Parts: sequence; C-alpha cells; structure tokens
Amino acid sequence: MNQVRPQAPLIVQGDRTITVEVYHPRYEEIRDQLNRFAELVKSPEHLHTYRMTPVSIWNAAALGESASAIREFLLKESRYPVAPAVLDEMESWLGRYGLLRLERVDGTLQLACDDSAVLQEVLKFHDVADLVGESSNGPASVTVPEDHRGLVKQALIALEYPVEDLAGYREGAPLSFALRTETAGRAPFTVRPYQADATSAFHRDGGPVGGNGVVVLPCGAGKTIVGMSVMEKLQTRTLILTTNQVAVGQWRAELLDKTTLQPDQVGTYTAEHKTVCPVTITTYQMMTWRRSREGEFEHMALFNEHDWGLIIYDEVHLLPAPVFRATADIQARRRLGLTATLVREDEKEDEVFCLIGPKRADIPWKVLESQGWIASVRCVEVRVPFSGELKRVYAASQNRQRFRLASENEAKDDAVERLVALHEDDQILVIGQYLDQLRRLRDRLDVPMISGRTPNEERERLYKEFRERRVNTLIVSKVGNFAVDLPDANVAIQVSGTYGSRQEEAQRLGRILRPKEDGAGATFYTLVTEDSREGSFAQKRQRFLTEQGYAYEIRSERPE
DNA sequence: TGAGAGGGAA
DNA sequence: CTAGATCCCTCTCA
Repeated sequence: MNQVRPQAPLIVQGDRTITVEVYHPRYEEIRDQLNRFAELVKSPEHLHTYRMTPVSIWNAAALGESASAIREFLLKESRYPVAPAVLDEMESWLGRYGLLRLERVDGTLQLACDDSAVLQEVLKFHDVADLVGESSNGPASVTVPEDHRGLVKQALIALEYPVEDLAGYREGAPLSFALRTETAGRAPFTVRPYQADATSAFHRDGGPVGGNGVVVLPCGAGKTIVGMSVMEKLQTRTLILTTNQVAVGQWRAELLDKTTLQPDQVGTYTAEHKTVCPVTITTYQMMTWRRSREGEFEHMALFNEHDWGLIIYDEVHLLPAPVFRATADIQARRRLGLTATLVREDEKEDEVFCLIGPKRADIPWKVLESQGWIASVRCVEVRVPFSGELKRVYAASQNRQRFRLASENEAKDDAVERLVALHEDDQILVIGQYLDQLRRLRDRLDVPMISGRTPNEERERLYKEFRERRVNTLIVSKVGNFAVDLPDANVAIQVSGTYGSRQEEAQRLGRILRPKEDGAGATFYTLVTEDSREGSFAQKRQRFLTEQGYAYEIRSERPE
C-alpha cells in the first residue's frame, strides 16, 4: 500500500481534509461515500475538498458507520499513502461515540463507561464532576440527577465525548389517532417509502437507541409527513415548533387533512390565539419572547406543562440559543428535528447533535431525483461583467460596500431580461436580496413583486394568478426564504443573496423541485458579477448543493 | 372586539 | 459584513 496510484480519486491530507477530483470516472460514487462521514468545505471547479470533523464522524457513527469501513475506504481510494495519524484520529473520534452512555439502572439515571479509566478521566473536569453524583456500581458509573441529563451531555461534548443516551423517555399523555387511509373526495395520500424509512430510522423499534434525533430531507420531500408518521407511531401528545405563522397554519392544515385528528385536537399557540390542545403548534419566536433583555421567557413553560410525549423541531437548523437551553431540560421527552440543510453558519452543530440527537436519516437529493420524487434541476451560474462605470466605482470602494455594488450590478438586469424572454413558456421566480434592485427589475420587466411589505391578501392574490399561469414571472424578496406557501415554479433566477448562506441557496433551489407533470426538468440560474467579491460568496453558497451532487454550469454573459 | 401601526428582539 | 423579514407585545381607534 505504499506506492503512489495516479488513477486513485482521493488525496488524504494531514489536516484531515480529503480532496477529490470532480472529473474522476467514479466521482459520484466516491462523493456519496465521502458524504457519509465528511463535510464539503471547498468546491472550486475541478477539485473538491472535504473535511472530517468530530461531528461529521459522530453522525456517521450514529448511522452505523464503522471506523474500519472508513479506514479501508480511505486506504483503498487514496492516491498517496495516508498519514497514520489521520486514520488514528478518525478512529479515536468514532470510538468515542457511545463510549460514555447515559442509562437507567433500577430507575436511577447513570453515566456509565465500560472503561472506568475514561470515566475517571472526564470526571477530572469540574464542568462534568459538578453535575454528577456519586459512583454507584464501582468506578465504572456515576449517578446523574434527572435535571442534569442535558447539561451533562453538553459538558461532555465540549470535551469531545458524545454521550449515547439510552436512558429512555417519559411516555407522555396518550393520544390516539390514525393516518388517513380513505381518499374519498380528497387527493390520495400514502407515506412514501423513504418517509417510512426515515420514520423507522428515528423510531428504532421503540428501543432506547431511537426516539430522538434529526431527519434530513430535501426541500419538498415531505418533512411534515415524516413528522406525522412519527406522531402516529407514538400516539402521544405532541408539541410542534416551527419558524413562522404560515408554517404553523400549514402544519395544522396538513394534520387535519392527513390524519384522523379533529379540529379541536390541534391547536395553535401564537400571538393571535393561544389554544393548547393535545397537538399544539407554535413558533420559535413565541418560545423566545421576553419583556426585556433580562426578563423571563414567558411562554417557555409550554414545554413542560402538558405532558408532551414528543416535541418536533421543524427547520431544526434554525433553533435559537434559548430553545437549546430549554431543550437541555427536557431530555426525557422524545425529540424529532426536521431539516433540509443541517448546516449552521454559527458552530452549533454539536449542540444540535447532543440536545436534539444524532442524525438518524439523511436522504441525498440526487436519490430522490432519480426516483422521480423531486424534479431534476440544471444549475447555471451566469457571470455578468460590471456595467459601464461600475467597475471604477467598485475599485474605489470600501470592501464592505463592494459586495452590495457587485450584487446590484445593473448589467444583471439585461441578463434577467434575456433569461425571462428565453423562458416565456415557463413559470419563473426572480429572487433577490435588495429591494432597490428588485424594484428596478419590476419596473423594467413590468411584472409583480412581493416583499415583506406586501400585505397578505395581495400576496395570496398574486400567488393565485401565478398558479393559474395568468402571470408567468414573479419577483420575490427575502420573503421567498420564509414563505412556505410560495407557489411552485420551474425556473428560478437568483439575482442576489445573503453573503455565503448555504441554506438560502438550498431553499431557493427548493422552490423549483416539485416534479413537473411532463417529467421535464427545472432550471436554476444564479447571477454573479465577474471579478468581484460576489464570486467567492457564491462559491460558499453553492457548497451544500455541490455536496448533494449539483454541478453549476458556468456561462459568461458578454455585452452585445 | 378587532384591525392596524409602532417598537424591540434576534 | 448588511439589509430584510418576521415575530411578539402594546397602544390606539373605531
């Protein structure tokens, strides 16, 4: 294994990064393997760089990946000999998952380890020692007070010891209902195979290993169905947290449509009405509201008051810090996190990992595409030159103004106009970040625009016209990032966006993922000013989708 | 009683 | 890094 193999796809480096050549004949297979235990960190055109991190390795461990399988894969596919230190470190991270366990012995919560030396080692840290009680069964375990269950896990993950929590759950008050089977007068509904798989991956036969964790599903793949299907399995009172009121309404409508739950069993707890029912839906902002900066979180008590047997965290990647704290206190309740992009630009992935739970299922976008559940999308990065004088203004500007100047580059308007003309038979969303830019486009294209200021009624009217194809182009501001009710389209043109947000890119692509009746694909354009700061931000944004196998074609718009 | 504006938060 | 969207509450007005 010591010789160099020029045909091999991987270069494994000493800093735990792994580069892969995009043009390697087995690139796709290799990429899928890498995604199981590493995270894409850089994706220039030809060479993609992945990195193994503690969290990426622990998530792999939770999904059943073994150190020897990863080791063999790296050795087999590497072009050059792999530094043993890299493999050893990976192995030691992976070996730490489940080394420490929380379990229940005779009703008492205990932190246990087969290797008593490890337990004694972590107990040397005050952050841990202060949270636990005495040794119970000799040196291999200590008792843990019930209300320290989450805090212990947080303290240990900070030491890079992810605890496997096998201590079980409170069952919660029962609630019996079923998923709808009859279709009389309504659209047929069945749980799709991958949704059922995700449900059982979360549930794990009701054993102590399952019952908490995160399910990652592409946009438009039916996260609510997974949520309902988990609820149906557990038959217990459920609290659902989501991002905004439209989403609150949609969860309720979906539950009423697709389960036997009755209207008086599904309540919404929002500014408008605070109705607590056996199934209650609320927003993260409701949970984090307080009168003053130092005041109490006045609605947080909802977490504990109603004997919930399940808490669902919709868009779990957006979980705000105070909700983390509350979640640390409710480790005895089952917790399901749902998301399309389990990436945070703040480094709180490990908190999600230890407080909500590990990743239980992660369905690659390309797999759903090949099965026809989501549309295939062609991604095109359109590079636009600076318009007229702009290049000089840009050069003379401060770094922090440059991004905006490049984003609002007027030459993009011409490009948008050409693209809209090219797609005259399609349903097009033009999505951007700056209102000035969007208004300019609205006036030029003479099409409607929706921003945060657009009243709800008008939004609905425009959505309707768009759905009925009386309007084929809609300009949307950042509302497009949040509006779950935005109609489907088959072309999206992104004219500007938030710095390097991977989530935003994925969300926007999600807008055109619904499969088309004729099986046709969709197109996603992203407009980038050439030779500007926007280019590097665009690359960052694209990273998540690149990880999922989307390749951006690059096209240069030359002035005529 | 309900709609709508305004302020503060993250 | 900024601009933008959203949420909550409270107050006012009919």
